[in-house]
Amino acid sequence: MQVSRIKAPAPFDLNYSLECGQVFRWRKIDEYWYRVLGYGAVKVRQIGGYLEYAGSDGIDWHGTIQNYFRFDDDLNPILREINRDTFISDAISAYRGLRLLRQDPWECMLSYICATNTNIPQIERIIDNLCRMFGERIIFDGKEFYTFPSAETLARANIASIRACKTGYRAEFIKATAETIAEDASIFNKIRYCTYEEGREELLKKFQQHKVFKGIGPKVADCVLLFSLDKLEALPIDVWVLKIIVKKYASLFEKGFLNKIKARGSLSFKDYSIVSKATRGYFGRYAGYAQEYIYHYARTLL
DNA sequence: AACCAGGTGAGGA
DNA sequence: TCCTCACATGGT
Repeated sequence: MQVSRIKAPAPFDLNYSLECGQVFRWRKIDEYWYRVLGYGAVKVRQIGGYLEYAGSDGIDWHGTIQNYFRFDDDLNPILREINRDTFISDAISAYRGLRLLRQDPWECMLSYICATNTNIPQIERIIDNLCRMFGERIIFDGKEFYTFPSAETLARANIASIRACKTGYRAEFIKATAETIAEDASIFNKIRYCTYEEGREELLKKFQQHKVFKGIGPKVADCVLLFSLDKLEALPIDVWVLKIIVKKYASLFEKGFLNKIKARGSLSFKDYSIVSKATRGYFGRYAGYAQEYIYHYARTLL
């Protein structure tokens, strides 16, 4: 197998980027990380400032990898811009080189629908089950992989077989969202060229008009916008990030508001918007990067 | 046995 | 319009 290498822009850390919880389907086997990407499977490993890779035939892996790992992001200026206090500074120091990835929007959307009210090991299990049940098998480097199921496939699937993948109550959301995207996937292209606010509106239209995407609330929408549609100011607020915001960034909020959201476990739609706006205002246009550093730091080193 | 985990939708106040 | 609570699943 032909192994190629690509110069990674500094700073870059492959392990941090793949282990920080933004993406669910990489498998580490020996020295390499493996995954289905686009129309084939690929393996990558970092050697110093280079990324070594080999993948299925007939695919422009060089371009695919540049794009997927966001090698177009000039990370040092971004980190300088979000480095507003000692807490985030510690997170950046701990995980410098962590890059956001440019994921496929459909896979990202469905993955984060599956990621509600559960934990990462179980998310990985659910998604793997869906891929095994509904994806196509690929053999690469003597190993077995499955493509992520298309929206069309899941739109045709019956609820019982989706439930068999341990999706629980999310099965209906998965099918409904698949039907919506199978009918018209142009929303992703549309949003990519929108502002963050416009994209968010688009994904959350159900809160104004009819239901468009079931299973997508403000948090999942932010994940899709940040991880797959280039909205780097999107700042997904999950239970971990909320804990940090309440503890370390309390000064951004009125005392009464803070006590109110502390008293309750999760955020209402409105409160989410308030917390999001204040925190994005604080970190600026690359707030999504701040979020990912904080999230990973809070979960691993705090 | 309760509570938690990358939250959201339905239904009632 | 806003708030409350159920929701599948598996681990602690």
